[in-house]
Amino acid sequence: MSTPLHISISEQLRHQIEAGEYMSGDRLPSEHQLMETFSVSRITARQAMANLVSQGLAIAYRGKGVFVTPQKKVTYSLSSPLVFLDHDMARQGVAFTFENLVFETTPAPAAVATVLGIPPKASVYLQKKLLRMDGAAGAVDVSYLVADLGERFASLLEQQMSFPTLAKNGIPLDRVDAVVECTHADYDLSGYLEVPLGHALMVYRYTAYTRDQRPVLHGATISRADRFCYSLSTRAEPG
Amino acid sequence: MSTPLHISISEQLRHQIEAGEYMSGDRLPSEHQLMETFSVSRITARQAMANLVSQGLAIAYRGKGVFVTPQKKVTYSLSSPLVFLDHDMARQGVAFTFENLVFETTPAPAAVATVLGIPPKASVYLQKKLLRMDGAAGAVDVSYLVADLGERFASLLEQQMSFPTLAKNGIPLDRVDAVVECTHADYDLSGYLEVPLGHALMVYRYTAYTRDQRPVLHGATISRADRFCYSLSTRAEPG
DNA sequence: TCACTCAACTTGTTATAACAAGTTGAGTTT
DNA sequence: AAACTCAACTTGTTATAACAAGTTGAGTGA
Repeated sequence: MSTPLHISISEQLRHQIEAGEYMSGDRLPSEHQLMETFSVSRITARQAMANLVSQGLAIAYRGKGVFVTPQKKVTYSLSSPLVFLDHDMARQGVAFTFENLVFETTPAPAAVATVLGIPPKASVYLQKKLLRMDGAAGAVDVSYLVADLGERFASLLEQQMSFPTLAKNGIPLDRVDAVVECTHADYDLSGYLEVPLGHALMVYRYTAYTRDQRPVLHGATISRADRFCYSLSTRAEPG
Repeated sequence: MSTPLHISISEQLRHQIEAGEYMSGDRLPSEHQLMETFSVSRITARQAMANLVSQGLAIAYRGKGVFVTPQKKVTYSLSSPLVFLDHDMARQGVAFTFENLVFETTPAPAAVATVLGIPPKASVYLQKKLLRMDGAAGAVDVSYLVADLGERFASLLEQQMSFPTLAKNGIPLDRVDAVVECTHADYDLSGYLEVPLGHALMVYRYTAYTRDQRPVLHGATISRADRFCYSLSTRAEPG
């Protein structure tokens, strides 16, 4: 065998997980049990478990054990017409709440100023939110809002999501340009989102325009890849 | 300090990478150098490097060293009207090729049969492709095509991408329903896509419909998150 | 000059060892 | 019955050690 021992072990466990021998939330064998079962050292047993964790199949809790990751995903629809995140969650029976981490004015970073079409270092509202789905941390949202709208809706924005707040208060959004990408959790994000270092995260970067094509809101929603996905429908041009 | 040594070290290196002290493609200090610089054991130095790898910031090559990951992303537009992947790549100056791994008829798995609206285990064409961007592995595509179209265009499909092949040969696609999600590379995929185990991958699951609303093609494109992202534009409903 | 060998590097795998720190439940004490 | 203690588990951190395997360049030999 040229394949390393820790890979053999983690692959065997992976197959057992995928075959349903270990169900979602079940506890996997402890390091000690693996050491005896496969006659390997603790280093090898640990590495096998680390392989499962890095594949997102399991999560380890100190003092408790390693458990199969529950894979319940919530879908956010990006299709037109524009659907709001909290509405979409409610439609799927998920209790959606958010916690305000930061809400303050700040000089716009260069990239943000460019996108929003304002002078560099002009004042903008910076908001950071922790989004919870059924109480569990699901995503972090960081957004920049142009100063006039931020001031006008400050009190509302601390309690409601940005898109609906604007839409319901006379600032209907016409278009949202977005990029969906994927990244790994760094040390800070792994703390906020309660995931292991390196866990896959989805990033939804958006710029919202009002009907006069003015960019007013620019930000990113960074969500746990094991709890979030995006759906959309693309049509060919008529003809 | 309650933060572990390996985290301190990897965080310091991360900041140096983000500050530009190590540029894209640069070699990071070797394990031996880290051991001396920080007066730690090899285990700790290795774990620090593993942290960087799991965050997608670096990639290790046996015998050579650990190098800062190049972050060049290609954007695939999901906006309507429907744009084809190979066209989109060409527009961004990326040489797009693909390698046929599998092209065969097979009984449709239950989930595929349901989506395609055919009887369970009815024969379908299964195609697996390795997509290359500028020669480097970028994505794996696994798709199921209804039998009649698969038979009709077999020779073409081995050389061209599915969407354009159908569109250019009298089978225009009307709509593509899709879900974008994110996952971790398992052992097999990490081999195909030349990424470390657990590396973030984007998954684009699609179902394509012809103008008579018949589902004909169902599959998934699994791409390297460090080389791929999706863009789209969402409009509010008119009114 | 060219080709080969090989030492000196690199990361990968695996073992043994010790202690730290979080969890849990049995058992004791109040 | 309630609260406390603590042993026995769990994973996390860190050190030392040895060998395997891939890369590279200096130096040797033809």
